[in-house]
Amino acid sequence: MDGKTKNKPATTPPPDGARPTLKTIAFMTGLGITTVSRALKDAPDIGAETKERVRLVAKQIGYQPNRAGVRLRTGKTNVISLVLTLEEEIMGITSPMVVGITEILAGTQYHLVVTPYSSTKDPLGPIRYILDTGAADGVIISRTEPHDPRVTLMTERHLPFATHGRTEMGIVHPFHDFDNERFAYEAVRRLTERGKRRLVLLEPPPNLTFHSHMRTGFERALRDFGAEAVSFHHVNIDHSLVAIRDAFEQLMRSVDAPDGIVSGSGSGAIALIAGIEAAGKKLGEDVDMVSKVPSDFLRWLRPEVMTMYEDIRVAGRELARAVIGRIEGKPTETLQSLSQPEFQRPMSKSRKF
Amino acid sequence: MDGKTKNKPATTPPPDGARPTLKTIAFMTGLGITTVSRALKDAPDIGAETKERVRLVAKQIGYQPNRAGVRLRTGKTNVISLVLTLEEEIMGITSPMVVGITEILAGTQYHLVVTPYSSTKDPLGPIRYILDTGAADGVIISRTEPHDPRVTLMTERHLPFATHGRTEMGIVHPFHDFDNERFAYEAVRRLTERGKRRLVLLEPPPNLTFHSHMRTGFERALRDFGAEAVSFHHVNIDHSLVAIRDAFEQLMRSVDAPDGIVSGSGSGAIALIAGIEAAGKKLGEDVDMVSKVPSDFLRWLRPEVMTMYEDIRVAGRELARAVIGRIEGKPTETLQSLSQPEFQRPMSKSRKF
DNA sequence: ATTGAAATCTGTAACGATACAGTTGCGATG
DNA sequence: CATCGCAACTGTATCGTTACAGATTTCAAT
Repeated sequence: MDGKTKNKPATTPPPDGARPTLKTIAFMTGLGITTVSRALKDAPDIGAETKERVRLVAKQIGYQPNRAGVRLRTGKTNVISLVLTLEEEIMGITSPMVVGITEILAGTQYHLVVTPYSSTKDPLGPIRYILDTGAADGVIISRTEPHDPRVTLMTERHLPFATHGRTEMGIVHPFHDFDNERFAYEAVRRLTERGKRRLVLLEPPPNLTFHSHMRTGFERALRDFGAEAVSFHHVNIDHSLVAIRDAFEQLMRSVDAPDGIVSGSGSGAIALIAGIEAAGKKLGEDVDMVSKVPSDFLRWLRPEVMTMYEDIRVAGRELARAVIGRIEGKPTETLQSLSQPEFQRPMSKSRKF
Repeated sequence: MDGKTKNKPATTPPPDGARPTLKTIAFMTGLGITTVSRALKDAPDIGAETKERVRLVAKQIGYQPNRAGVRLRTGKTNVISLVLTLEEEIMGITSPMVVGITEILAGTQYHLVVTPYSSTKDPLGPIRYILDTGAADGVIISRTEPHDPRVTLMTERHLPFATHGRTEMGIVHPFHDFDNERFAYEAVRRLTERGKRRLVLLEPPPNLTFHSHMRTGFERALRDFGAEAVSFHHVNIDHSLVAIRDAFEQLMRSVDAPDGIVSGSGSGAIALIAGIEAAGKKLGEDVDMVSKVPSDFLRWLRPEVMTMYEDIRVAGRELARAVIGRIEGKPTETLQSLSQPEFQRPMSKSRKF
C-alpha cells in the first residue's frame, strides 16, 4: 500500500510520552500537518484512502485536538456557559439542571462552565463578560423576564443562547419552559373539585415571565370553575421561608382565610404549611394545597399536598439541546419546548412492598 | 510627559473595535509586546514608571489576557474541574457546592467546569480525561474512599486536587470533611439523653470513607452512654427512598424495633419517617430521630426530628480554597479542614414574628 | 578613553490548530 | 507537444502569549 518514504515533510521525530498532536500524526503517516488536519475534518480535497489512514492512526494513538489551539485559531471555545444567580432557589433547582445539561454535553465536545452572578447586582455582568472575552459558544440563562435585557443583548451580538422561561419582546429564540399557566389552571381544578372556593396563589416574583403565566392560568380557572381569589401579593416565592410563613399565618388567622392554596414552588409550600399550622389550622382539612415541586420530598413528608412535578433535569437536557441546536444553525422553531405539569398520585401512607 | 515617537516598534495600528491584546497596549504605549507582557506581570527588569504606565493603559482599555493564548503557551488552563457523579444525592448536595465553589473562584481567574461521570462505570474516567488533555489546573472530587484510586493517580501525576472527604492511604492531601464521627457521637448523646436505648444507624455506603467515621462515632457513643445497636445494614443512604422505607417499615414492625435513629442523610430521614408511619408508629413518641441535613426542610416539615446541619456551601468554599492553595504550592496542612456539626434548635411550631 | 555591569527594553520562536495560497503529478484536450 | 483542469497534497502565516537570548543605554570604576 505504501512504501515510499523519500521527502522531508518538515516533521521532527515524535516528541515522547507527550500528548499527540497533528504533528505526531503527520510524522507517523508521512503526511503534512495540513493534510492531517484536513483529513480529520473530512475535507473534499483529501483522498479517501488517506483519510482512512489518518483516522486510523489518530484513533490508535488517542489523538484529541488541543482545545487551546483550536480556540486561539478559530475562536471556537467548545464551552457552554450556564449563568446562574448565586441566590438560587433553596430547593436546589441547580443540581438537576446541571445534571441534565451535562448528560447532553457528554456526547459532544462541549464543556459546561458555571458562571455565577449576584442577581441583586448586574444581571448583564456575566453576559458582558462572555461577550467581551469570547468565553463561550453558547449560554443558558434562567429567571427570564418578559423584557429581558440579556436576551436583547445576546441577540444583537449574535451570541447563541437558550432561556429557561419565555420572553415577550417579539424576539424569536430557543427556550424551554414549564407550562405554568396550565399548572395553575389544573391546580385550581383540583381544588374546586374538592369543594374549595376561596383560593390563594403563592406566585413567582412579578418581574419574571412566568409570574403572569401562572396568574393567567389561575384567574382563567377561577372563572371557569367558579371560585374566587383571596389576595396574597405581599410575598412571593423569592421571599424567605420565614417571611412567607409569617405572612400566611396572618392570613390564615384573618376572616379572609382561604380554603385552597396554589403554591408556585416547593419550598414556598413548606413555609405555607408552617404558616397554616402556626395559625392552628390543619392542612387537608381546613385548607387544601396544590404545589409545583422539583422533587418528591413534599409528597413523602406531606402526602396531603397535591403535587405537580416539574422535571428540571429534563429542562436541563432540553436547554442544552437548544443552545447546541442554535450554534449549529438549526431552525429556531425546533428549539423551543414546553413541558407539561405531571400530576402526581398522592403517596399512600401505608403501602405494601 | 512623553513626546518622542520615533522608532518603529513592530506594532501595527490598533485593529478596531476588537478585543484589546498585548499588541494594542504595545501600540498605545509605544513599547514592545514583550515589555508589556513583562510589565503586567511585574517582572524585575521593567522600570517602575513603565509598569505604571502599562498598568494604567491596560486598565483603561479593559485588557484581559486571552485565555487560549495563555493556555496554549503555558499550559495553564485557569480551570478548576468539579468531578461529580450523575447520580448525585437527591437532596441536592450539588447546588450549594457549586455555589460555594464559584463564590471563591469569582475573585480569581479560575472558571469552574463541571465534569460528570456515571459512578456505576469508571470513576477514573474523568480523571484520566483531565490528565490526558490537560483540561484543568485543579480538581475537586467527592464520594471519597479510604483507598481511592483517583487520589493515587492524581498524586502520582502531580495534578492538584482536593477531596470532599478523607482517605486512608498515608497520602497527605488537601481535603475538606464533615466530622461524621462527632456527628454520630453527638446524635447518640441526644437520643440517650431522651432515654432512648435501642438505636439504629442509617449509614453511608460501606465503600466511602465516612462510613467508618460515622460507625466509629456511633459505636463509641453507644459504649459511653450505655445504649445498644439495632442492626440495620441491608440498606444505606445510597439506596432508593422506597427501599429504605420498606426496609425500615419491616424493622419497625418487628420485635427488634429501635427507639432511636441516627440518620446519615436528610433524604434518608424522609424515607425512614415514611417507614415509621407505615408501620403505624409515631415519630417523637415511639421513636426519636437525629439526622444530618444539608438544608432546613426537615426542620420545617418535621420539627420532631433533631437535625445537625452540614453546610455544603461552606464545604464548596473550603474545597475551592484548598485546590487553589495546592496549585499555589501552599503547605498541605493548611489546606485540610474539618467542619463540625451544628446542632439546630428545633423549630417552634408557632412562633411570633 | 575603556571596560563592565546594571538597568531596561526588544525580537524571535514556539505552543497547536487552521485559512489560504500555492505546488505537484498526470491524464485529457486541441 | 503545449496547455489546461483536476485531484491530492503542502508550506506559510496567524491567532495571543511567554521563554529566551539578545540589544541598547547609562554610568561608575579603571
